[in-house]
Amino acid sequence: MRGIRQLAKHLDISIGTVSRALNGKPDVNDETRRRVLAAAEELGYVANQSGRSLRQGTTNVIGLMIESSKETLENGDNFFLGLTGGLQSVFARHKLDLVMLPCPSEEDSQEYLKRMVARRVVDAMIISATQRVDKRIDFLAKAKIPFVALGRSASGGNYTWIDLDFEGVAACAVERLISKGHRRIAIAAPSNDINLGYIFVDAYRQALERHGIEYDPALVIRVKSSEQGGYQAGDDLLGLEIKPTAIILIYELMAIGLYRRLVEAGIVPGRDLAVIGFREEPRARFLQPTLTCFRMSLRDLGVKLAETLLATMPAYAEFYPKGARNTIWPLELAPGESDAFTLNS
Amino acid sequence: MRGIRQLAKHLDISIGTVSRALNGKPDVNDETRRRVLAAAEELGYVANQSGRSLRQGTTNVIGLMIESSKETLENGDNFFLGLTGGLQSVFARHKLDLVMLPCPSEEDSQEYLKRMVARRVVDAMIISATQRVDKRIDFLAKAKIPFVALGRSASGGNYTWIDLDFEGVAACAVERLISKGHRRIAIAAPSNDINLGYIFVDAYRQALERHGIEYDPALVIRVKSSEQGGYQAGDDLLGLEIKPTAIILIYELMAIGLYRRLVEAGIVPGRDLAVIGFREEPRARFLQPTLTCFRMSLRDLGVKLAETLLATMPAYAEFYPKGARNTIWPLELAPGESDAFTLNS
DNA sequence: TTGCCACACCAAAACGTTTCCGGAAAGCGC
DNA sequence: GCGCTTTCCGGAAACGTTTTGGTGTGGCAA
Repeated sequence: MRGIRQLAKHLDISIGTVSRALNGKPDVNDETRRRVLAAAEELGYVANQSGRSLRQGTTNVIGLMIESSKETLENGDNFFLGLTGGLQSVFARHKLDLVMLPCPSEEDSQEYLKRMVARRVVDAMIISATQRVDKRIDFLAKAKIPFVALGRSASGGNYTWIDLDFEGVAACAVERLISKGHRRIAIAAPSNDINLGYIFVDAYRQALERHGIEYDPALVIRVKSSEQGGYQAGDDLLGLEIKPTAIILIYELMAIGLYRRLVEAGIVPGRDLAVIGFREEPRARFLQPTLTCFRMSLRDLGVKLAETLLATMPAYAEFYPKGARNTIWPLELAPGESDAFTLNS
Repeated sequence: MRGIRQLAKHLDISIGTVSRALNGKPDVNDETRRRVLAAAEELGYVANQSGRSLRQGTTNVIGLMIESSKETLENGDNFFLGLTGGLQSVFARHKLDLVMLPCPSEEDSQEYLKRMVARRVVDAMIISATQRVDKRIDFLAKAKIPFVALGRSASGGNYTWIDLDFEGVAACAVERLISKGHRRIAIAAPSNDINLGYIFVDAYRQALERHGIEYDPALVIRVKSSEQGGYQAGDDLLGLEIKPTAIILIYELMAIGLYRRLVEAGIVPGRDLAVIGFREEPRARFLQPTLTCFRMSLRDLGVKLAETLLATMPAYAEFYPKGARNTIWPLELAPGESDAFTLNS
């Protein structure tokens, strides 16, 4: 099938009418519409996206930008794939398609984004791994491209974002440990400039201070958010003069390396040191003792992301009443054995 | 910047000349070209992709189709992300962009593919997880869309594919085990219709028979390609009347579950049962004892995939001399402790 | 009858780009 | 000076679609 023109000729109808029939526009007789739809189905006609995009100035494609940093690659990450299910279930209702745009690790992420946007390959963007100061946000705002950020920047300013409830998680973890008698609680945070690290440590600090425990910077261990990072964290922890009795990990992946380092040192997690991880990671499920951690549904988060994004787009706003611009996404505590160690005795 | 027209007007040059200047076509004075490039840079002009695609009939986008099956999601998988690095490094040379197209698990993969292709959103496709009989291949061939399949179908027929060297891996694993005295070697293969399962088991069978060991179907354990599948495989293995002394796993992920089941049964991997895994998986790196397995560079595989694909596209064929249509990708043995168990004593 | 309106459709313009074709200007050999 | 080629550029068509404005038909009320 060569195009709408052929289809129109085949039906002996003008192309305008065919177009309106296919797109569910008014001003077309029911019988005519039926015929058009039937013929399109039969001949396997599907509208050429380029032509449509050119005319409408819209591509009907939403981009999910992915950082394929070395760290992400090493770790492997089902995070984005987990999101796609929820995203697509919402987008499908509006005949929108999702594409994942992996930013090459060699290319500057802002340059990449700029290229994708300037080429008009997507109508809107979802960005993630928000930096403390993230130039992508200014760029998208200035270019008037609808977007939602997964993760807030330091300013937290005037744009749409969804972020995980780091405050809640940190508070919950800290209080749980305190209730077991721990006073000297370490935290393993990421060493790069991603903002969630700062938020998490801040929340940890506040939770401590609420319970009258002095914040000790020495207990904040900055390492890579990876298995290796966890091992390194174990190393750093063992090097401390006064050893902590508990540790909170900002990425569960760290638990794998941490466990290994602990075992090497003859320390049994859960018995000699309480460990709490942050985000449930399939890869951490096998750990012995099982890791106490915080869970969430990636699919549900995807749905929320999609709905939030569409709410910012004029064409779809009617379906998604404008709620709050920013959402804090809750997580659920999943108790395990790794924080069984208690000092109350 | 509104379009090439504005740019042309600003330079007081015709749009045709501007277009030629930007695209590196001849028939443009060096000085003029310089001015155009400078102005484009200054005004931030980037060609609208829709207009270009419409005119050229080409999108300059390559799609990497991803199955986001429940299994993939549960497992988490950095496989595709690992591929993107290599793919993009090649595509970038030709100003091609890569998009990952995650097929919603609710949608039939062929329907999804058909939609993406009919819409002309990509010029070419990379498909993966090839089924034994894969309708996508016929469809793409008939639609004359350049594509390369990662994984061959049962027919192995008349299309371009790249596949891992299952024969080599299976033979190497079997021989390694035989040389340690094992005669009763089990294999854990996937239970779905993905073709690599069949290829792998066939190769395993042939390797056995080459060494005069009778093939016993009871030793082929079909389970899900996941951690749970590995646990199940352990279960099945323990239920066998005559226990095998070694097992080959088609996915390393299985090793996690298998180890757990073995430990539960008081069996120590590597001491009481030899275990060899197939594809190196970051998540399996922490296992104790370390897993003997086969490695490959995902990045290199991505490069090969990209080059193979471009070789099939007339517009790029000149850069990539037409080699063999099909490639068997080698893997490297990475010895670990899990197959230390030997019967030679 | 006349006027009005709703309905269903057609013709044409527009979206932004690339590419084909023709032609002006300049250079060159004779 | 003449014919030829080369160099460079402008004009216009074309890609496939949506959308706007216009048109003819028939029904209905005045």
